[in-house]
Amino acid sequence: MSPDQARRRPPTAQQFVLAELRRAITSGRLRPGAPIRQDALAEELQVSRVPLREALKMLQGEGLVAYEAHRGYFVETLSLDDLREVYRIRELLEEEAVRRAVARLTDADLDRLESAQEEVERAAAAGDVPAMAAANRLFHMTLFDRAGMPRLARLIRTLWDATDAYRSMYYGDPGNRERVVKEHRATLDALRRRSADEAVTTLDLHRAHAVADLAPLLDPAP
Amino acid sequence: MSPDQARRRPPTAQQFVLAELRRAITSGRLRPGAPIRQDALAEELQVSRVPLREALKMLQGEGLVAYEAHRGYFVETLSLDDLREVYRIRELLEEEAVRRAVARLTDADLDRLESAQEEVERAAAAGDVPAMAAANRLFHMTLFDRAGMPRLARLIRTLWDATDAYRSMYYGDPGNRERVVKEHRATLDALRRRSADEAVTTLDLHRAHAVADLAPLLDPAP
DNA sequence: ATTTTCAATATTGGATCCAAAATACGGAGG
DNA sequence: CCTCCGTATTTTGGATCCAATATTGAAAAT
Repeated sequence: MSPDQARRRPPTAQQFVLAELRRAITSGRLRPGAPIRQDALAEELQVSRVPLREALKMLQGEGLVAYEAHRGYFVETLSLDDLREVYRIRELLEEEAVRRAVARLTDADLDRLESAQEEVERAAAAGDVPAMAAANRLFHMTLFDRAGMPRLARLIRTLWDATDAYRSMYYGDPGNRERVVKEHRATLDALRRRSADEAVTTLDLHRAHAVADLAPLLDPAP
Repeated sequence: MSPDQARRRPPTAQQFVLAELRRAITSGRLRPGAPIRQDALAEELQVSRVPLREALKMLQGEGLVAYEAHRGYFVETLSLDDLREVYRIRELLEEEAVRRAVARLTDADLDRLESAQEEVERAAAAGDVPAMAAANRLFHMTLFDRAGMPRLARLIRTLWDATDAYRSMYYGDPGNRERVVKEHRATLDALRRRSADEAVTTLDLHRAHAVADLAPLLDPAP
């Protein structure tokens, strides 16, 4: 019997490019609305335009970049309405994910959530915004992955990433960081008690606060 | 003032390829699980592999094809669990879409739904499976588009298309076609009465029947 | 001053070519 | 007969080159 069934494949340039682009966009280094110049980016990443374009096509499908034929790719901009819509859809999907996850949560899962949360707290205290964003994402996705619905988890992940460029602004404020920490604690407590209802409620509040705080940062109708 | 604000752009090969590929997969001409040979397909479509690969990357994002590095693209296969998951997610999203749509439905919208339904009935009676699939899709999407949530509508559309290869089998049976027609009628009646609850219920039933009938056609755990 | 035209430039779209990896094949050995 | 191993072939991944389109800028006309 072969030692690893799913054989390790050599990394491809497009995977590297995809990861780099994602970081550049979600971190805000590429600003919303900015055109993406393929030649410049390709040179910066030391690859040709082919894998870059393939990565862009993926990001287009995920809604991170917009595409116009013969004009190229642009970092997607979200209107306030768009933001509200994304969060509303997440509300629908995450409720399902949380309910399923709670029914299957093991103590080991709770330990993983606890350590993710500790990392969130560490990053929040240190004011390390990128680390906080990463840890926060890990916390939520660890939970959602436990639902045993991979497509649902992937959809939530995609919606999550679609607002990452704005999330970074949100974490810039220490007060917001503190509140995120507190709300995670409330969710984690509910999960420990296996209370799906409470977990859903705390997460809904969590999201509502985020929308309320992000709203003023966005143009009313671009 | 210019006559058309959004200027018509020349069509790109990748758009053509994307549409062709979608048809080939959803119609079942490319069977689930089949490898997609880029050279052969490119030659058949009279384009180079570059636009083909970009189209494949989009379809990968939509879940119509699976990708393995250095092995290429394959038409996505759905297990029974996958199918159930897709339909469950649709249930969540479509409920929201229907409720919002009902609140905004105009008489003109109802007329459009009526004519879409008439086309479904014509195709069903004639046993024209592709026409029925197209008309059926139009009926549902016309409704969902009225929700005024473009991202939600796009998600539903994507989930819908992900099972199209199997839907064609389903429509092969005259009895199934008849039932679809009846269930659409029930939904349309509910919409005319502006009863969101009933519309949601009839659509839930509609979906449940489809899953029940498709289940035997799928491998239990591929 | 404003608008229009038209050439020059920049940028994207697509085709071809080469490199790298996986698969298929065939022979040697058990 | 089956397994293992090495080579040939096929297929994908990526780079480069050329064509098509959009953008920019300056000159000319109103």
